[in-house]
Amino acid sequence: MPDTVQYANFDFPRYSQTMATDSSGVAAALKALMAATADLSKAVTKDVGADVAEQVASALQSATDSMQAASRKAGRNPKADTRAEILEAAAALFTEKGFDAASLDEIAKKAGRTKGAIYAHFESKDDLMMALIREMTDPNTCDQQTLDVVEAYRDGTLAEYMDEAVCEADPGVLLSMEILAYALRRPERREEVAQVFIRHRDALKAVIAKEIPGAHQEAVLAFATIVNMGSLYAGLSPELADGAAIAELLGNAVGGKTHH
Amino acid sequence: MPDTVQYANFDFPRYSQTMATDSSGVAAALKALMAATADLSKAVTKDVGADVAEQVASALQSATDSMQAASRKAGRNPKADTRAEILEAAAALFTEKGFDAASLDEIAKKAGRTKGAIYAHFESKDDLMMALIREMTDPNTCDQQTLDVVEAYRDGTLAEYMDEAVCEADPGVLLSMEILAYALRRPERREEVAQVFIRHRDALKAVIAKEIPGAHQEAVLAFATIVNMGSLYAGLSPELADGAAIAELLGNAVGGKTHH
DNA sequence: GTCTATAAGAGGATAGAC
DNA sequence: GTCTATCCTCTTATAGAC
Repeated sequence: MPDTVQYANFDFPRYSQTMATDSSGVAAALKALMAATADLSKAVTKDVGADVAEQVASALQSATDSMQAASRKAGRNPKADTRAEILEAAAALFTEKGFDAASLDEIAKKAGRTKGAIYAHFESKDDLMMALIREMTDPNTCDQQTLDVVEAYRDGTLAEYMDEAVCEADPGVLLSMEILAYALRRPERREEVAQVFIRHRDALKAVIAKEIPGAHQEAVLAFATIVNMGSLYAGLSPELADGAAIAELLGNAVGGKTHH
Repeated sequence: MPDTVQYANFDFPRYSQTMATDSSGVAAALKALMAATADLSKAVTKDVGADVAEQVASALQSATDSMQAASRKAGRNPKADTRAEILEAAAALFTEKGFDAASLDEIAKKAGRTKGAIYAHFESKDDLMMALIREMTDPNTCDQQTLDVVEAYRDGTLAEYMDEAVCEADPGVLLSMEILAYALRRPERREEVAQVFIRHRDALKAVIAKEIPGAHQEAVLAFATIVNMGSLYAGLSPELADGAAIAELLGNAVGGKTHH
């Protein structure tokens, strides 16, 4: 398959493939159109007069603008990729260095962007943090982790699981602590952050009810407190908390039937 | 009692009372001597020739210097008061805003000093933090808190105690979390900080063994994790953890005889 | 939407007077 | 030992080109 296509007198790069396989739909098509515009401009400038080039460029720009408007109307978010990558980088750096010590330059760099891109998507550093907290719902991050813990408990392999998971301090737990501290120090944020924590708590509660029949009334709280704090202590020193100790403690606190 | 004393032709402010009642001994005397020197200098300048004043000042300066040397030789720390006040202010601000967000200017101001005073006692901000961690042993702060918790548990009043203690997020717990995060993010500090935590853990363990006969093997870990994390959750929202929930959970985890 | 450049200010640390 | 003044770097945020 040729990677260009003839149109009028110009060779057009073929973007249709990119468009077809790209998952973000309109946004990706928009991006492709803008790239095509740039390439076309170059070709025009080389082969014809500047006045013609200007007309063509202007027409394509209009097309781009209306596409953008249509995209927004359709409720799509053409910045989804960049936004997601920034959030991911922010999560990593807030975990690694803490909210205050992580700079926006570092975050942008890790996301393969610059600070300007961050401010195109978020109003401020605090807004970035709050967006991160709100979208913590992603089952690929925190939630999957806690599911694993519940399963390990049910299967009687929690001790091994913890020893393996927290040889280095569990990143998810550290981020969760960072968020907790962030909210506790900003009374005006507490309510909103609390709702996110409550939502997570209730999801975990449902899993426990399903996976651990006969679990104690406060089993959720036991998981949240013992596993989280235990991970941090274990990260500081195995002498302070090891997998066996955490598993034994959790066993007393949670009760219910396990499979070992 | 007059507040000045005649010596030669000058009126000397009477510092002996200050010296006698001041608890830091040599250091206070030294301070008083320096103040006296300053006052004497003024008087001298006013009443006699500048050359005489210079001689007197020089002599007193020598006296001050040798006193200072003697003080150091005796193993005294003349900066004890300032140092303690700086540490106290640092603890408060590290709790309130976090290590990174708390500035040395703020800390100095809260301690009634300036940044220069901090650098006279600590090499860097990190050195200040480490000193704070090492000297966390003070029974008036963290330790007293955990003792109270154990007693409340033993007396069956933990639920009420927690509800009262964590209406605002427990400052001691937040500081402890800040220190934990600080150490986890600085691998080279982990070992030393871990030793401090272990020391505290063992002290608490002894108290539990004494106060709660028949407590479970991992009772210490239960107190450390459930009460600490529970306090933070409770500080975020009572819906997330309240005194009754924490007390009930701790009861299952710890076991042993209580008095209610 | 993203980049570069820059403004504006804060923070840790040091120097020197007293 | 403490203070004042200063240095230098880093940081958040904005402006303007593309």
